Amino acid sequence: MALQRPRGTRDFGPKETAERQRVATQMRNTFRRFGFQEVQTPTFEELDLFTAKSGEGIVSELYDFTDKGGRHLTLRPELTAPTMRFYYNELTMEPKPLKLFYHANCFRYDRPQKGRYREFWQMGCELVGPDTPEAAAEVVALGVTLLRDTGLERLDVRIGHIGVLRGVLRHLGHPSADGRGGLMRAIDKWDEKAIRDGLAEGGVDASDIDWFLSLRDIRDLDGLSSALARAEEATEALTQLRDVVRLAEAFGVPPDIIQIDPMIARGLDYYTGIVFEMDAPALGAEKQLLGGGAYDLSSVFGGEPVATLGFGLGFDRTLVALDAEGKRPEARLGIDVYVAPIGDAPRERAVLLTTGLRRAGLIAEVDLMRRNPGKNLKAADTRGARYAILLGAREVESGQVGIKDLASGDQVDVPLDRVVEWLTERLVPGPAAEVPA
RNA sequence: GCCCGGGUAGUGUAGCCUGGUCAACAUAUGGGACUGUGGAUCCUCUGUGGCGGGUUCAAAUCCCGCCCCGGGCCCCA
Repeated sequence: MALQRPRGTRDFGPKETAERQRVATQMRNTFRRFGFQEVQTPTFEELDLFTAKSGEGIVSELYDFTDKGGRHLTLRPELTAPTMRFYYNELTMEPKPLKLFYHANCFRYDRPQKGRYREFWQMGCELVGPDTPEAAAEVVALGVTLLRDTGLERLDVRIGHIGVLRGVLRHLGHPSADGRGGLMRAIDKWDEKAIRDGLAEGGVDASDIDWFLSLRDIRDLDGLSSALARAEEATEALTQLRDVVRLAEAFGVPPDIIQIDPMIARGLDYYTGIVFEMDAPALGAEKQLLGGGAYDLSSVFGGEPVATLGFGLGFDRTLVALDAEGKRPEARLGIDVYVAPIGDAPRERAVLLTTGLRRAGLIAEVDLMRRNPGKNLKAADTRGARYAILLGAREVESGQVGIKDLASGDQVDVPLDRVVEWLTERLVPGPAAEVPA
C-alpha cells in the first residue's frame, strides 16, 4: 500500500467507534448532570492565540500553517484557550456561573507513545465567574465523577494550591514568589538538584532549603498546617485548600482518594489558586488523565479579569486506562432482524417488509447479494442479527412468513401483517437497541 | 530529539539465528455446487515479505538508511 495514514493518527473501525462513543456519551451525561453545557470551537485558530497563552516555545509542537491569505494559523493543540477566546469574544455578558464543556480532537506534533497521539481527543470544561471554594470543589468533584462513572476503579487525585507554594517562597524571600520561571518548572518535575540551585540563587540558605524539600512528603492538611505555621504568607491559601477538600467530599468525592500535594505547580504561569491532577496508576509513563485548576487568562485576551476554573482530560488515555483495568465497554453491533427472500419472486415484498420494520424503529437489513437461503442464514448470523425472516413464494401465497430466532434456532410462522408487532414486542428494549446513538 | 524491541496475505501465525529445496498453515472475504432453512459440507479465485539501497551465483533470511508500530527518556499548554 502506497498511501498510509499519517504518523500518530488512527482509524477507528465500527466496533471501536461504538465503544468510544459509549464512553463519550457517558461523560457528556456527567457534565450535564453538573449543569455544564457543550460548546464547539473551530478546529484551527490564529497561531497567536496559543503563543500568547503558552509562549513562543510551543510552536515546535504545533501543526501550524499559513493559509492562502497569508494568515498564520494552527490546528488547536488544546481547548482552554479557544474556549476562553470564545468567552471573551461573545460570552462575557452571559449569566454567571457560566459552565461550559467540550469534547473535540486536538493536534500536537509530538513523539507518539502509548496513549499519546498526534491527533487526540480532549474533554474538558471551564467554569467562569465564581471565585469560591464551592466552585473549585465542584470542578474537582466533576473530574473525579467523570472518570469513576466510566467504570475506572483506580484513580489517584492530587490537589494543591499555587498560593501555598508562592506563600512559602515569599516567606523564604525568594524572587520567584509570583510563581514564574524555571524554579516553578523544577518544582513541578521535582528535580531536587535544580530546586536547590534555584532556591540558593534566590538567596535561600541551606537549612531553609532542606525545610522546603521536606514539605513535599507531607500529604495531609493537618501536617501541612503545622509545618507551615511559621509561614504566614501561606496561611490563607492553606485555609482555602482545606475548604475545597472538605466541600469536594460533600460533592461526592470519596475521601480516601484525595492526596494533598503542596508542590503541584502545573508548570504554567497563569494558574492562580487550586490546582489538581488525576492519574491512573494502571498506566505507565503516560498515566496522567486529567489536569486543571483555577487560572486567569484575562491578560492574554485583554478583557476584564474573571475567576475561572477548568480542566482538560485525555480521552484516549482514559480508554487505555479502562483497557488496563479490563473495563472497556464491549460494543454490540448486531442488528435486530435480517430479511432473507427465497428465490427472486418475493424480493420486492422483502424490501417492503424491511421498510416497514425500519419505520417501526427496528434495525433491519435485507439481503442485497441474492444469496440462497443457507448462505443468507449464515450472513444473518455474521451480522449479529437476533432474528431472520424467511420469505419465499410459498409465504407470500399463505400470508405467513417464517421468523427464525438465530440464537435458539426456533422458527415460527407469523402472519405478514403482524410481523412488525411480533418483533417489536420481543426486541424493544433489546440488546441491539442499546447501540449508542 | 535520544535509547531499546518489532514489521511476513484482511486477521492470526510458521520460517529468519544456520541464505537456495519457500513463500506455507489457519481463518476471513468474494465466486460456485448442493434447486426452500444445508447457520452445514465441498470446490474455487484473489491476496503477502514496510520502503529503498548493498553483499551474494542466489536475500523473507545477512548489512545500511528511511518509514511505521510498541516500550522507555525528554516534553506535556
